[in-house]
Amino acid sequence: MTAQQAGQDSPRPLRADARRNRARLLEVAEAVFTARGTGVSTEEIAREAGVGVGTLFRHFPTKEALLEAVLLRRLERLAEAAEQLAATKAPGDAFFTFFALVVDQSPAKNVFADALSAAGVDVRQTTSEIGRTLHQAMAALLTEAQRANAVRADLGVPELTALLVGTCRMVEHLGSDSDARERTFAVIADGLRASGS
Amino acid sequence: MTAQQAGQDSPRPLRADARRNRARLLEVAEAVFTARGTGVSTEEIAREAGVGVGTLFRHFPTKEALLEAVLLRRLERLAEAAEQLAATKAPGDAFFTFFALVVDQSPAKNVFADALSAAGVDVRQTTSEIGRTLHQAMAALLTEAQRANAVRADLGVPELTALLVGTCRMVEHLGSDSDARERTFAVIADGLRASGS
DNA sequence: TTCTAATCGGAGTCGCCAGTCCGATTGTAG
DNA sequence: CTACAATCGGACTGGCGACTCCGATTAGAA
Repeated sequence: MTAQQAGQDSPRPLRADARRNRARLLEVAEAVFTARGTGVSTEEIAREAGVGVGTLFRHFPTKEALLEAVLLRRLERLAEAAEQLAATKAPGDAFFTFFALVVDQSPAKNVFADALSAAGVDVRQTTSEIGRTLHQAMAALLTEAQRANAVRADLGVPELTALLVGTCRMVEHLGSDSDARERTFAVIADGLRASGS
Repeated sequence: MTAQQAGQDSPRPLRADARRNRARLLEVAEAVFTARGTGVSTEEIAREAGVGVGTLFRHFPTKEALLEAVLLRRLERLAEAAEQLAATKAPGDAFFTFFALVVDQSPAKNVFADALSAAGVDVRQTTSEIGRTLHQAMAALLTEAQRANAVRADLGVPELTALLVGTCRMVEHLGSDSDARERTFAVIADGLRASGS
C-alpha cells in the first residue's frame, strides 16, 4: 500500500520454494487450527510446516493475517461449490446439498470466524470480496429453492446464514453420534420446508 | 485437598467481607466475560469488582475456576427455571418457554462453555452435579411436551441440547435484528413441532 | 476497646507468545 | 558454473497476563 500500485498482487512472481512454503503454511495452519483451536502458537504452526517462524511471518505479517487467509480459502471453496450446485442440480436439491456441505465443512470455519471477531476484526469487512460472491451464490440458491416451493418463503440470506452458523454448532456439539446428528438435522430441514401455514 | 476433608465445603463460614467480595467477583465476572469475552484479564475483573488480584485468586485459585463457577451459576438458574416451568405451565407451553429462555440468556453461556472446553476442561465432568439436575429437568419438559404432541417424538435430550446450543448461536449471530431473529426462531420451532410424517 | 486471625491489596515473578533481525542458504538468470 | 538477490531459520526481544507473597487492614470475639 505504501508506494506500490494498490490494485493487484505481486509484480514479481514468488520464487518456487517461497510459493511452496506459503501453500504448505496455509495447509498446515488450516489443519492445526481446526483441530486444536486458534490458540496454537505461530511457532508450532511453523514447526509443523517444517519452516522457521521467520518464514511464516514473512508470508503472513500477523497471526491474524494467517487466520484471515485460511478463512478466505474456506469461503472461496464454498462459493465455488454453491455455484456448481446451482448450475447442476434441481433447486431444492441444490439448496439442501449446499446446506449439508457447509455444515460438514464447518467445525473449521467457526473457529476462524470466532478468533477473528474476538480479535476485533470485522469479518464482513475483510471478507467482502469473496463474501459478496458467496452472498450472491447463496441468494441464488435460496430464491430458486423458494420458487420451487422447497423452502419457506419468509427467509432471506441473513436468516439462512444464521441457520447455517447455528446448525454448524449443533453438529459440532453432537460430535460423532451420527444418528443424533441426523435427527437434529431433520428438525432444521423440516423447519426450513415448513410453510408457516 | 491437602489435609482437609475432601467431601463438603467450608468447615468455617467465610467472614462477612469475604463473602461479599466473592459474590461481587462472580457478579462482575459474569457481566464482563459475557460482554467482552473470556479473554479479559483477571486483573481487569478484579479492578472492576473493586478488589485486588490477590483477593480474586484467593477465592478462585485459577481463572479457569472462576469461569467454571460462573458457568455453574448459570446452569443452576436454568435448572431452577426448568423445574418452575414444568410445575406451572402446560407441557407444550412450558417446553417452548424454556427453549426461548435458554436462548435469550445464552450469549453468555456459549462464551464460558467455549473457553472451558478450549482450556481442556471436560464441561460434562465438571458440571456433573448440576448438569444432572438440569438434564433431568430438561428430560421432563421434553417428554411431557412429546406426550402432549407439542414436540416431535424422535428427539432425546442430546438432540435438544444440540438444538439449544445451535439456536443460541443463531441468535448471537443475528445480533439485534429482532425481526430476523423471530423468523429464524420460527424455523426451529416449526421443525420441533414437525411430526416427520 | 483490645487483640488476633482472617482477609485484603497490589507490586513483583515467571513463562509464554507474537513479531524482529540478520547471518546462512538457495533458486535462478545469464 | 557464477553471482546475487530472494528467501530461509531460529535466537532474541518486548509485552502481557496468570499467579504469588507478604506487609497492611479489618471483622468480630471477649
